[in-house]
Amino acid sequence: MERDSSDAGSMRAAAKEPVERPRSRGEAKAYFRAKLIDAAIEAIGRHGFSGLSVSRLVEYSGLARGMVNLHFDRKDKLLHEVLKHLADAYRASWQAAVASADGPAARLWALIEHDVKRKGHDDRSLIAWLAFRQEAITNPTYRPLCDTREAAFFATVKSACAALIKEGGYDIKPDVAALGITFLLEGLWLDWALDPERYQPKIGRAVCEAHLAAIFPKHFGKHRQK
Amino acid sequence: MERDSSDAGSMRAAAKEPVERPRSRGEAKAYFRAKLIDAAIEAIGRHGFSGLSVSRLVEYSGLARGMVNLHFDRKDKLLHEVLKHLADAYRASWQAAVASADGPAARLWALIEHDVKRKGHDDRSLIAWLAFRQEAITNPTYRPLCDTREAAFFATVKSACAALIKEGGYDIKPDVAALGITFLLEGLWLDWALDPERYQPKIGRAVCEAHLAAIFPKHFGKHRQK
DNA sequence: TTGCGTTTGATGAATGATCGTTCATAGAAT
DNA sequence: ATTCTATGAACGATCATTCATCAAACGCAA
Repeated sequence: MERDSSDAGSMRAAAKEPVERPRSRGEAKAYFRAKLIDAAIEAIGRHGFSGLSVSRLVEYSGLARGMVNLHFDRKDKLLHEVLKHLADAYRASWQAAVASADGPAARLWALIEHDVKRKGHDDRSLIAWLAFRQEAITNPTYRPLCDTREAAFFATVKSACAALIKEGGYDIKPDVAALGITFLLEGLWLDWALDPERYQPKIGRAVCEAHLAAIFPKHFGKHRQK
Repeated sequence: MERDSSDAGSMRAAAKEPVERPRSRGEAKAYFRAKLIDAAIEAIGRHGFSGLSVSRLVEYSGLARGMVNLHFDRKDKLLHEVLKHLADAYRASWQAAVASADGPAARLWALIEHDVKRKGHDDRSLIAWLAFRQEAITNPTYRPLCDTREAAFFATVKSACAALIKEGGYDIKPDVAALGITFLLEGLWLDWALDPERYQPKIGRAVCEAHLAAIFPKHFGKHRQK
């Protein structure tokens, strides 16, 4: 029933202790909460959602057993905080990527390039994020936080598509175009997660490029203007 | 930590007992194995991978507690059999869909239509399949059986793409085209799983249609010949 | 066929491990 | 001196698995 794991785990906890524990009470609270959230991401990333136990949290965080309940009341609530943390981090990451791009075509490409390269994402976080999204299927309380068509993200893609369609006079509905791009990225993530060794950003990028060039030829075609 | 579930479960087990238990020994074995596999799919589909316990198997199958170990030795081995069952069923299903189509374009569309409509798949099986594929990320023993680029499926898509590219003289590599389609279907599945109420085959089909029309315009374009 | 000893399958109470959670205690910050 | 945080042993629940016990299917003789 159990996965491999090979290394002790406590090693890791000991290894990443560059920041000393704060002395004052207010700061310590945030410090410990962050530490537990990190440990949870690490544990889920390594052993999957079902592999996350309090014992594992203790192992990876190096903290005492009671800390989970002291700072989060229930393990369940910690998990929701973890998901919120992941969602926030992802949103901040892609929004930063989009912010530094001008025009709908550039914004759209920045979004895709961001996902293809997985900028601002460490591997564990990504796998944990996927695990939560899977869990959301049978546990609806996670759904709002990790929907495939997460409001802000999808709205950004859709508005960029709408602008391009208007500019280029393409015969496609913004909804359909945006969903296509979203689904494509979805598959990209999963393909990477299932076999990170095999996955190559170059190929992922080529797939997205081909898709965009096909539906928005004037903006992304091989011999596009500008 | 625990999900809802509302209904008793034992109800279900009692409900679907149209086939009487075989009396002869040889047949009984297959009968019980199938029953446990069904119960496992049901349990995973309802409560996720982490929600599958032997107790739950007993609840959904109506069989005795020892049956899992009697027929599959370990729960772990049962799970691998379940995955094999799901993989076989899916392969048989899409291959049947492809078999009744002539030419690469028709074959490709049959494949997509099959996934869009989710023919031959009950919902529980699909969710269970997704759960296994997620689990494969952290438990590599599941990987060969549920790879996104599962050999036979991907090869079929790729060869169809290659034929279309040759026919139409499209400027895209078969690999890239096939991956794009695969990723698209991936996203489709997840979108459905996360919110079956919201998902509409019509929209899923439209997204795929738009993609195909964009990359293979001569075969799938709005005003295509034939 | 019928009856009977043997073999095999099915059962579920019992087991030890691990789960998430509690709480009395110790210690540090205020 | 007081207040609050951190600790980890202990708890009951549940986990997967075992195995003694029972029952039914089987092979064979009559």
